Amino acid sequence: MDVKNKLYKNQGIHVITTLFTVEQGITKVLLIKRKNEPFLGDWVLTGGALYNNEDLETGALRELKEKTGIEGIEIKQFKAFGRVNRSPVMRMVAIGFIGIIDSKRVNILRETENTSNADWFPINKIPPLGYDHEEILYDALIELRKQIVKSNILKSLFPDGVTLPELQKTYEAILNKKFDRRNFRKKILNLDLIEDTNRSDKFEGNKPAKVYKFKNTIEDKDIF
Amino acid sequence: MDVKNKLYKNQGIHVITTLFTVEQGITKVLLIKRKNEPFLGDWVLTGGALYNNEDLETGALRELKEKTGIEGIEIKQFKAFGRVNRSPVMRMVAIGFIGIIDSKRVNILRETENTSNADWFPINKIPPLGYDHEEILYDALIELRKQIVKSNILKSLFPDGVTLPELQKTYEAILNKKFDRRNFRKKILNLDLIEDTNRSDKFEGNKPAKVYKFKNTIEDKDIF
DNA sequence: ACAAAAGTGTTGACTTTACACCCATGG
DNA sequence: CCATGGGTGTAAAGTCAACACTTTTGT
Repeated sequence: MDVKNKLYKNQGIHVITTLFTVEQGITKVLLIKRKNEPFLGDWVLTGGALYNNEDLETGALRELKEKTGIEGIEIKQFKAFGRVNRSPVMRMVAIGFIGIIDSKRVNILRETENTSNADWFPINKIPPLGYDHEEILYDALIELRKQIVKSNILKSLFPDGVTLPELQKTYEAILNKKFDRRNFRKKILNLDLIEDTNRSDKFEGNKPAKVYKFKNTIEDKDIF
Repeated sequence: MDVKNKLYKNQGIHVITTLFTVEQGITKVLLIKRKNEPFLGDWVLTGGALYNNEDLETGALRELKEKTGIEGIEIKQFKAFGRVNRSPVMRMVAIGFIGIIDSKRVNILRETENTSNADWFPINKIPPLGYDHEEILYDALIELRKQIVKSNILKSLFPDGVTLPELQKTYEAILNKKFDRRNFRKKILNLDLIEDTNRSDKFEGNKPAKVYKFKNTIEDKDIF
């Protein structure tokens, strides 16, 4: 391999995280406003250049912390984005991650060295985004929808447990679909993603609801 | 973005394809033997450096053609591999693709500018591989298993159609599992991946079997 | 006692599994 | 006419969808 070969010189790697939350039945995404060129003044997903001394996930988490202050969360790699001209500066390939957290549990930095703003946007009110981030966001949402029925990705949204009515609202928000209460319970318990605790808690009515929590590990289902 | 910043200078992108075939009930993978450093003399998956003027998939297909002579096939991106030291030359992130073809329909080049050999290896008889290709191969096989029950990825293994007994043997080879003939038929037809043709063909016995073909597009199932 | 939401069970339709016999063709 | 594998049906178990009433608590 010839490091100076023009055919593949000056390449770089982006690590981009699409971070979701759900607030009162609305699915939202964290966006930041760029303070530098390229795409100065545009909203984008959090992310940036991968450093040489860090793994992909480490880099994505560092970028998230640097540009929003958020740390200590879990993310999952889902796809690479590599269109030739996706970055105007040089050839960049983006590795996409998704995550979901409770926005009330974090304090996001409104301004950092590289950002002039940061906020949660409902997924049906997304402003035009820089780079190819609209495409990344679209694919990230599809991936989130797949993950919530086969992984414990929602654990990070409900670290202290969740009641079934609350969880149903969350599924409805993410999948954009309503469920029958009785059938939802049967279905979700059958998926083996959550387990009972001894606690109860109030969600909306006066009657307390049982609290469940996401399991730490989910076993794979049989493929066929 | 400062193109000369040491933190993220000298990065590159690999595009790596794990190409499968199934021969007489045995799942195999195409490997090539390296003729250059690093990993001179080692077996690896096909792939190499992405060029600046090509998209990810284009690059993976070009590498495949250059190093094995195989062209005109379909591949699917599935995961990125980015451990810090996965390449000894410089920081490289690999974008992994999978594909599956009928090995009888292609003539693989035994030697090229960069390879001193190429061959199909049964997945339980894989030699030690260079780079992190053992990890990529492992993940690729898992992805293949997921894909065959929800996509038409096997279309490229059977471009002219396939009989159900033949298809059953293929599923059994890939999933490493036996099925009841009658139940296999019901299950596979329910998946809506294949459709009837008017033809029949002989597979193993004397009685001709109906020929099915994979649909060109598969519609997504409801998530929940 | 009333309001608000939590919790629960049944029926019919469909899907899945286990299992055994007849059919078409070549030799 | 026999050998080889291809093709099919059924019954029992389990899963899924639709649907309405009772329970707990706060006020």
